[in-house]
Amino acid sequence: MQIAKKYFTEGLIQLTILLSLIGVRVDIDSYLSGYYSPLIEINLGPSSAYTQTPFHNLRDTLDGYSVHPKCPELDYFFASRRLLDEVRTLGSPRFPTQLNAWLVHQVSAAEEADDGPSTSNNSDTSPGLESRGDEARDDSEHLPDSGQEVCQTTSELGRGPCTAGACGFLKEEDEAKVKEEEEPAPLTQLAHSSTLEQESLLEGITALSNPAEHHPPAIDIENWNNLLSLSVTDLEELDSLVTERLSDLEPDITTAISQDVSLHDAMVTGAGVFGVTSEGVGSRPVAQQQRTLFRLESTGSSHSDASPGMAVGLAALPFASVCNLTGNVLQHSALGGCLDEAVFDQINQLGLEGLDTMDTQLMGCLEGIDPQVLEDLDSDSGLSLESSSGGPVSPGSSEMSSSSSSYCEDEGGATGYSSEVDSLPSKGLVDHSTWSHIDQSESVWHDHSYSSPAFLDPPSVTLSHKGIKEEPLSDDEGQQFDQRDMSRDEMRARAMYIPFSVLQIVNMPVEEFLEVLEGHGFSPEQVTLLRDIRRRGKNKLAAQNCRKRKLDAITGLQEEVERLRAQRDRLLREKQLTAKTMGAVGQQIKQLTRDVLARLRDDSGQPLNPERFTLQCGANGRVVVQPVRRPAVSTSARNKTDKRKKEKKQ
DNA sequence: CGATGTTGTCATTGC
DNA sequence: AGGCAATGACAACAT
Repeated sequence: MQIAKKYFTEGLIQLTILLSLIGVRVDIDSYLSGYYSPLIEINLGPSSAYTQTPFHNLRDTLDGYSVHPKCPELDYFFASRRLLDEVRTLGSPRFPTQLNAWLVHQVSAAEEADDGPSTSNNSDTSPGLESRGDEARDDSEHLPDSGQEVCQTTSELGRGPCTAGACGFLKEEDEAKVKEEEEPAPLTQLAHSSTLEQESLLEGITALSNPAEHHPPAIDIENWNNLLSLSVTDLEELDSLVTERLSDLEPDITTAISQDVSLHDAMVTGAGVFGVTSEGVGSRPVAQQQRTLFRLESTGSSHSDASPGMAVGLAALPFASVCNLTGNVLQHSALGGCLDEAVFDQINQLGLEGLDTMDTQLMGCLEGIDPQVLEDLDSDSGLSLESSSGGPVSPGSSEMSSSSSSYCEDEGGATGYSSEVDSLPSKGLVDHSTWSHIDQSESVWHDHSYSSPAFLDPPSVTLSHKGIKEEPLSDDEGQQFDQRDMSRDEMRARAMYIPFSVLQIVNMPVEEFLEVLEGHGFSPEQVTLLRDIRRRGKNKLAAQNCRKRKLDAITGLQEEVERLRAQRDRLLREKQLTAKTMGAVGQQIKQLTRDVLARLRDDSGQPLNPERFTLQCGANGRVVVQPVRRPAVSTSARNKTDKRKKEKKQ
């Protein structure tokens, strides 16, 4: 299944390239960055699962070694960067900045929040690209100042169908600033990535005729602005900066850009309307409610101050754009069934944070995907039961809303139960009554599992490995697969009426866990089960980390073997070359000696016999003729040795 | 149907 | 002393 995932990611990248060729901008980069953002947290998290990961990441990134086959996400990441870099190096004029693309994202997201998944509207009759382009044109026409002028401008800027110049720059600037503020101490690779983005930003500003490099969709920027509380003033400064840059350019271009700026501003103001992000206005009450609920139970001392919204938004928002794309395109392509785990992680985030508005959108994105394929996608998930594959239907992920944002299962080991989980005041620990109320009466968190009636009934335990896998399905399907897809511990917990998910049990700090054990009036059997679940969950992660480390070690050793083998071959070649050189030099010396001796005469006037004389070069540089020492000594020695051998035989 | 790979789990050890 | 990570070993299941 990792192959399928890889195909999907590669395919997504290729799709991005194709879309870029026709002028549609897809921000797979930010998507991947959002997906791999846990890399940043790896260094920060106290969990050993995190501390395990950096070494092979650094090795892979710094030494240029091949990516570990068991770490496909790294492969994806670097492959994506490589491919995107290749695309970007092809030349900017062919990839004009796409106002329409991100505008579609924005509009579709907002509309879908109200009207349901619009991405599937056109998918029946046209591929995603065409439908996307149509939407883009339609959207641009709806806007007051965009439209024909913009298209006319873009025809001059590049071959893209309908482009505008500056909006991408603005967004890129925003993203760069956001990344700077957001990632104070990223890993090397990500830092490099961020640097690349900033460099490209500068390039984009200074070269307007080259406007179409990598531009994250505005949806990311807008939401990141929300997430990071980036002031509108900053955006205005950016706008003014771009406007200055544009002042030297052609009037029509400037016009188009000014229109983009206005659109951008409009989007800035409309971000609150969009409001599905964690820091957004719309979701704020939800987050506060979650926090309140959390504090009802937890002392919260161990929870960090990390903003849940940030983590959620970073993961969710890139997905929104990607989902919009994949939702349309993948329905008609072989890639359609190969959604990455990260997609479902982000689905989970969306379902948590902006469920009211994003639910239908996400479902629309997933409608065209074969559930079987989705199942396959998760089938190789080591933590499929609670984490990565949990997706919107995962009880654990739903309740531990923050886990998915930071969770990257293949990322350097089993990081599913991340420290982020503990640090985020999601629904990590809720009160007994509150929990059941929320999960059963409200489907706010897309908790298909716990919201299903099956939860109250002790499930008929069918302990199969298949049952530990969870698929992102619709509500109905999710309920159908609910019991079957639960892990054994999950089912045990349900059977014992344990009001906590496995994720919660595993990830809660030990202090809180002890408080839970003591403060909920659990029976001894329940306490034992809770401890077992916690132990098994942690051990499961430990085993996954252990195996990953083992594989990394094997890979490292194999690479070392290859390196040493290459070194040995190189040294052997050098040795052979040296021997050849020495032989040639010896022959030259012999010939030179013969020539010299042939010109010399002995006392009787006869030429010196090269067999009997030789030339010796002294330390002082003088060359003297010496008689050749007969191998009498050697022969005598040989005789001696022969005698010794004979004596030994005797 | 056996080989191989994957994953979860248990037991143990050491920190 | 208890928690937990690490890891070998085993079993169940998937491929």
